[in-house]
Amino acid sequence: MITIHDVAERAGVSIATVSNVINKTKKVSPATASKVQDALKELNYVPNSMAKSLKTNTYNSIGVIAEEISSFNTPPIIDAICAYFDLHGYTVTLCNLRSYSHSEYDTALLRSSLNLLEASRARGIIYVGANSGNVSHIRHLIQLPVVFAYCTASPEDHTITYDNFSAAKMAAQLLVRRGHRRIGLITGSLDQEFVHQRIMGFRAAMVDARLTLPPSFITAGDWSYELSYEQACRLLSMPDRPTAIFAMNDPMACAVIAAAHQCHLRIPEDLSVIGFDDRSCSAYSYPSITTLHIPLYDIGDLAARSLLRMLSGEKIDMDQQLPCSLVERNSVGDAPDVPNTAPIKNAGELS
Amino acid sequence: MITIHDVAERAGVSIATVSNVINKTKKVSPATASKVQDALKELNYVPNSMAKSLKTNTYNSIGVIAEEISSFNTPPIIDAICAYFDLHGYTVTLCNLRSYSHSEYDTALLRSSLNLLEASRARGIIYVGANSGNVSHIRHLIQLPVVFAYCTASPEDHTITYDNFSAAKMAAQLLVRRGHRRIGLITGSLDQEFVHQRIMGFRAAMVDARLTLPPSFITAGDWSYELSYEQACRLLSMPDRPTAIFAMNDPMACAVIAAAHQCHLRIPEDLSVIGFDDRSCSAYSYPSITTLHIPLYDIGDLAARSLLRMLSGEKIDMDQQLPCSLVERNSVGDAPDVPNTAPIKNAGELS
DNA sequence: TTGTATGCGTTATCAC
DNA sequence: GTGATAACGCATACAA
Repeated sequence: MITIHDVAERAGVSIATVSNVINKTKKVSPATASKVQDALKELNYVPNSMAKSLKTNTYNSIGVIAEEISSFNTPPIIDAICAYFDLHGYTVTLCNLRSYSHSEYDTALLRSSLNLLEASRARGIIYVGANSGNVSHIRHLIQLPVVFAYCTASPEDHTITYDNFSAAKMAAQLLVRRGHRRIGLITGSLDQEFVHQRIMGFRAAMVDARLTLPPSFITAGDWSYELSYEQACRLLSMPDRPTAIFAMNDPMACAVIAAAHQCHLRIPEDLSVIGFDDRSCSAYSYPSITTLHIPLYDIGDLAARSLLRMLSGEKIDMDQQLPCSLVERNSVGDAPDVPNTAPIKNAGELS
Repeated sequence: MITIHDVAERAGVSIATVSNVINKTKKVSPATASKVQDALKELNYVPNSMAKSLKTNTYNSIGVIAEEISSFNTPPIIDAICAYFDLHGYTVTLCNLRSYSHSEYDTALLRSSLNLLEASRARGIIYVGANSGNVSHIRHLIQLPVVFAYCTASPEDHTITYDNFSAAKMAAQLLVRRGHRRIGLITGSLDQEFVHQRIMGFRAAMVDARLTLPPSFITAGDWSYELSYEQACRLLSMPDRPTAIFAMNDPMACAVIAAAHQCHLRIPEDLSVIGFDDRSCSAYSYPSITTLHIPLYDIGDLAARSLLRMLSGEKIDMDQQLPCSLVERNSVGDAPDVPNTAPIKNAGELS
């Protein structure tokens, strides 16, 4: 590799002069400056940023720890992070925890990632969750300044999430506005707190509309297509079946659509369905699914922005929540007049 | 930040001794060793890997340049790359070109990413394409050892791709096996070479089966859902319509399904459809879509493996192609007996 | 077994 | 305006 000494020799000057023309840190006569510039080009010199960091004690990399890069939420967040740090001259080092590959949270992998990041003198870390869950159990392992994106931690941590309550409320309100009075709910795993926030948002809209939510209409899912399919079949075969179903993610909403097909229910004429996440499957489904868009890119952008402000000593809000937005497509329609007389066959048979 | 001097002082030894116990490079008496270990713990010392790299002239980071991290193919590839390099003690620096955000290829962003990588003495680069296309136009910008994943470059470059010809052939063969004789094809953009490879694979299967592919049955798409929908409507309203359609990606296959619904054609009873990519929308569609799985994780893994072997001087194959695999789901059935009498209505109306 | 001293590629301080 | 030279944190050859 070619060093500053090489170009100094080539240009017939000292390394100090070379350094000065590169960094414009002192006045250099035009004549010598151009000699140096020539040598720079000819030798194709690229400064060793590690030596520079070592000398100046200014490190400019940040670490991104992703719980699962293949989760739908992660790429847009990382995208935004990269865009922001590119602009600000930081290098991003990526670590993937691959939490979907392990039955339980792999602390060892996190530890080694953290070690790597500390050894390379990362200024700070953005921890990108994969399921909006709480990660306070691993919080103590992280020494570096950190902001948590798409997950929650302790109250004294910087977290960037989205407003689950309002989003779920919007979903229910849309359904109510379309005349639905019997609305089913297929939730995600109840052991995650944000699921309860969504339930509360949903309930709030129902209360506002003076509607009741029969206990049998709220079914606990586990985010999976398969379980959602079963539950939708159960919901749809009830004597007073719901005329609309809110599923807490898009794959589960797709399962509702499949179940509706099995029950010979048309969407949205006989049954309305609304999803969550705005994943691509919601756009490509037939009919396309009305859903809630999570501002993933904005979450990443705000996380990056917040980390940099933290590092420069600014005070920032600990818990920042971004609003979701309703993406209206074709799976929600007006409530049918006599919904419970719709034909129900084969409910329970998987396609 | 705490340095080796701090721990040496704390332990009452020299920095050489500290270095020796850390790296086990020389024998150290148990007594002093434990003193050092204690100091290490107490001070929470973590070595500065930059200083180490500088001294030993051994750099251990590799760069990943992604054309578009939000493209469906990229996360699994990066996942594999991270997994492999984690294991081998390399740090991965991520750069995202965000090519979907720019009307044309942003050379400036690539240049600056390359500069950053060279400055930080990355050993090599994995370039992750976003659309299997050819990237030889930017090849000359890259000085570092590089392997191209999910894209093609020049013959003298290391590329890891997948076998388009065989994959398309498998798709057609499945359809043929199910008795289809009139098979429609909705292609991707014809300006990409691999699309032609797929067409050739498709044709090869047709020829093997002594079937002809009427020119009107092959329609040039642009990968988009919208155009595919229109083309599927056109295909399905032909007097002797195809009984099966092969769309070159899953979103386009979803569009075919939507068009079939509009034409009151049942899938797979009246029409079979097969997609490509095995994206999540194919699994969540109703009916779920038979498609071709691209071994993305394996592509990333092989790319990482190949780069490391390159760096250690081994000779590796320049162009490595991995096979795709058929994922059979519910959108392909036996050819209908009298397909061209199926009712066709509203063809052309977008849902 | 342990310590001293040198240099990796920079920047920065200080003479000249 | 320019050039020696020290120092950043570390590994290591060599001296003790």
